[in-house]
Amino acid sequence: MLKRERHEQIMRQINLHNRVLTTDLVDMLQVSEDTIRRDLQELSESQKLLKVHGGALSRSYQSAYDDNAIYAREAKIVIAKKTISLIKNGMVILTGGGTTIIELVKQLPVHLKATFFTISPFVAIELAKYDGIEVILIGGIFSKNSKVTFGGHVISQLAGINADLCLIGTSAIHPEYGLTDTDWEINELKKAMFQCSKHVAILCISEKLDITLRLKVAGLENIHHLITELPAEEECLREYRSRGLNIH
Amino acid sequence: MLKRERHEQIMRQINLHNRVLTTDLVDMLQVSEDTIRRDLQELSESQKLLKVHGGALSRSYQSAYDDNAIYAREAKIVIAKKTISLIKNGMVILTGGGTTIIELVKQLPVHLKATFFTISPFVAIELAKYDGIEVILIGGIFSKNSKVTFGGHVISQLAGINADLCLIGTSAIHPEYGLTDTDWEINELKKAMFQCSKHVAILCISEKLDITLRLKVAGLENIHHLITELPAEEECLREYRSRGLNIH
DNA sequence: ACACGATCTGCGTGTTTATGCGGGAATCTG
DNA sequence: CAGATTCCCGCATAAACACGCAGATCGTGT
Repeated sequence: MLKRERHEQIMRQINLHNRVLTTDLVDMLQVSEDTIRRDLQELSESQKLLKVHGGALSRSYQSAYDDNAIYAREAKIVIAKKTISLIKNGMVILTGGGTTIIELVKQLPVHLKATFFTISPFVAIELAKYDGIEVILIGGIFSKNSKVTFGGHVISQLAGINADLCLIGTSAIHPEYGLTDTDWEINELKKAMFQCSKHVAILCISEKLDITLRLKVAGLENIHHLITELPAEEECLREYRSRGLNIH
Repeated sequence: MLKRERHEQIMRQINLHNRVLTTDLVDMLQVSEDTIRRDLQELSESQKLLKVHGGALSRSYQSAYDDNAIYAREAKIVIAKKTISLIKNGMVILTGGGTTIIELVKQLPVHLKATFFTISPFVAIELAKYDGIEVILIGGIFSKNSKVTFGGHVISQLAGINADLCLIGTSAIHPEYGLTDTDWEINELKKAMFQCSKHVAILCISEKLDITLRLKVAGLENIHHLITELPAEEECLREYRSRGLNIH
């Protein structure tokens, strides 16, 4: 068994189960523990997976609880500040939910006059602190997981909206496969949000770049702006720029 | 189960319910109490959650309302407990907003199966912590004062709802003049809510009894239950009972 | 063909980490 | 204040890990 083959096998397991145990790999690939350990070491160094005591985890799947981590918050504030340059007085803006969007709302200029449509109660509550902003909460079934409203009712209401800009956080983006996620209902929702907006901006911390999940939301051709905490000229964003996105 | 996985599971629970019990985690993750305790210890040290006796709490959203700042909280808890006797499995319930209703939601039985329509994002967020409850948030313009959705869009959606019970807090109630309030838009909203519900229950702390404000919402004949923190036989409730309300 | 270096692999050894258990302290609840 | 629960501390153990070394393999240049 060649090293490259092992690496592929390991990554296949990671993509399939989001986790893998060192001992299982020893058994599966018929090599010594040390070899597996060295493999995981290398894959970890090249950011392909997350090495932990006892095995390894998918890098995309760790997202859930990084939200409160300080470094991620810092990154999100940077993203928020960049995003503000897209927002002008008088705009009609449609937003999703998530901590990145919340952080954006907290950074908005105090005297902004705009209309915000949102599917997230948390975002609505935060937006309501600004006098100049009209907040419209789109109603529907409230998702216990994503903490946003969803379902057919939301989608049919979206059809009646014509927004200048759609701001949305994301779980995974990839130059080739575009936006992907894990929840079918939420995906349909995002598609509908994209359709009723003139421009779409994706807010995305860098660790979610170059990752794919199971379900496709939209190709990059439907997205106009990509906003990360990295400098726009960063190498790992090159692929995205060459596909026509505005990188901030 | 890898340590890191456990940490993610724990954080998922925290993000979902804002709280978690050590014993539940022991049961859920199938490890010893000490291990859970050590996990919580670590997550607490890295500021991911707030460790407390018996479990842990979310660090970020310790409820949008500050528990201790709620006026007459004890009274509202009494009201909540009385109200629960009106709620049965399978019901469709429509609620307004306000701290009294929030307190009610917090006291609901864990295994209740019901459908709740609400115009308050805060109430929706609180309701979402119950697995057995389906939460539907009615969308519309978000009022910066009352923290509920309102406007024509809300009223037209209410017309399509047929609820078993409408639960609503109040600013003022009087034996003769009925329910009164100060905000015309919110009044229209409450009228619409009453119309689409078979029964209406008013949750009301005693100091708001026998008071009138400028605008009339509804006469007592439209109300079926009056719930206060006082014993039902209290003298000052006699007038209300004689007008046909169920006093709790 | 052969020597050489680079890479890969497995083994032995000692270290670190993770976990469960017991007993006593601290805290909660009625 | 008394009983129950929860917490904390030290210890024991097994698993996982890091490191150095040596043998195997392979490609390359002479």
